[in-house]
Amino acid sequence: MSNNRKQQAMETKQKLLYAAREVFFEHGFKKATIRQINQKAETGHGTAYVYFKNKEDFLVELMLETMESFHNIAAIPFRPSSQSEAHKLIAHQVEQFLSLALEKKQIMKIFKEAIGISANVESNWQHIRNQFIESITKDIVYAQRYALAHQHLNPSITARSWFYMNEMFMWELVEDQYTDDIEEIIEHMTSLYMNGLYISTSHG
Amino acid sequence: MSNNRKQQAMETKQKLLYAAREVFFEHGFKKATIRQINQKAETGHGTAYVYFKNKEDFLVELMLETMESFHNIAAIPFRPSSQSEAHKLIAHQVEQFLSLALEKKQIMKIFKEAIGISANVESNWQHIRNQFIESITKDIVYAQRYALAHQHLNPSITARSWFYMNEMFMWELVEDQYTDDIEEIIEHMTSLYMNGLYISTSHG
DNA sequence: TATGTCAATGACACTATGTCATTAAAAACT
DNA sequence: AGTTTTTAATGACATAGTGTCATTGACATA
Repeated sequence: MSNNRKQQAMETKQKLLYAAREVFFEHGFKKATIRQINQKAETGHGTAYVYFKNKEDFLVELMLETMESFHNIAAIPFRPSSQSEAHKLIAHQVEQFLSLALEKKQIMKIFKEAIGISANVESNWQHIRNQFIESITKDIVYAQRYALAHQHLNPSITARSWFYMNEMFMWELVEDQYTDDIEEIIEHMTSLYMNGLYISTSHG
Repeated sequence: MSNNRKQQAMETKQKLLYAAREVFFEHGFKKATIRQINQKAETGHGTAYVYFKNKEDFLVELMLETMESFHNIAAIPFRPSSQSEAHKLIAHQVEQFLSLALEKKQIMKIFKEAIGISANVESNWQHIRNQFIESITKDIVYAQRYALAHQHLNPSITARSWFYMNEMFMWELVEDQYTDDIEEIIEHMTSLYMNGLYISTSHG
């Protein structure tokens, strides 16, 4: 049986992946080198190239699981029958989104760094982005159909506005840029999204 | 007089800067090399290093003027005395912001690419970001004082939400990602920011 | 025991960066 | 005018990383 052979190969690959993870966490994506990964995995220089095309390839593999989780959050159903229910559902989705990012903070930090460096990684994130935007667009159409939301707003543009603000706060949290309470951010964003900043007098 | 000497040096530096610009536009920031810049400028390999520390340094210099323009837009005064005036001022600032980015589209594209690659360039952009956020925060405090805006919203969080959505649309435009009309984006964002997506019933 | 397979390897070719001693031409000095 | 000083410009060199591929050797199979 060649089962042992394949088992061995799998183990080497895992050893490399684990080493890559460590090297990325230690030095960041940019400074990490294939040399360092091979060194930490105690494999020869050529070995990394047997299993991975390049540095990006390591990260893409390391991100798979997290990507899947984001995808699941994008797919959370949205069928509110009232404003307050809508508010709860929206706040809940934001909470899931930000919590996931915080939970996977380390790898998200690396991911963010890599988005700017690797076109491959960037397109992976763009994919997640699109899933959220499409899903939010549908939610808005739903809210408009049931007269919960203003009809005059373009769902796609509105969805993008909303997602972008979420995304940027998410990166803020990942990078520890501000020290606001997450709950406060969630409530503020949701409230702004639903009611706006200005006191309503009449609509045009 | 050493004026000729300095004149000569200045010319060489300008020649290099111009060459860098061309190389960046042609190959993008990441793929561009110092070699290519020297080649295009018809200077020896060491010459680039006389005037610039590294590749980043070229871009930072090329961005100075654009940074200044962003700074000016961040500083646009905001003293509305009514909701509709606020709307106009806000829409105008957005329009200036997006128009500037479009006008400097080529260099903004390079800049965006470099933000992900160079810590130096990233901190430059973070600086612009902070200027906008601080300025918007003040605007919100002003609107709240004059009872135009809801008191319960945290100005800093709200300012960040608003700026982030602007920033992301700006990058969309720079990267030609969507084909919406700019006017439509401006109107939608401003409207969303001021009135929210949901039809107001009562506020809590 | 012999043979084929394939995981693993490291030398090699290539490309890029950044440094520095050297060059040569202009500026300053006598 | 001749000598010295300054300095802009240079390219060889040291260093470091990437990716390839012919080779190796241990294991599986006949």
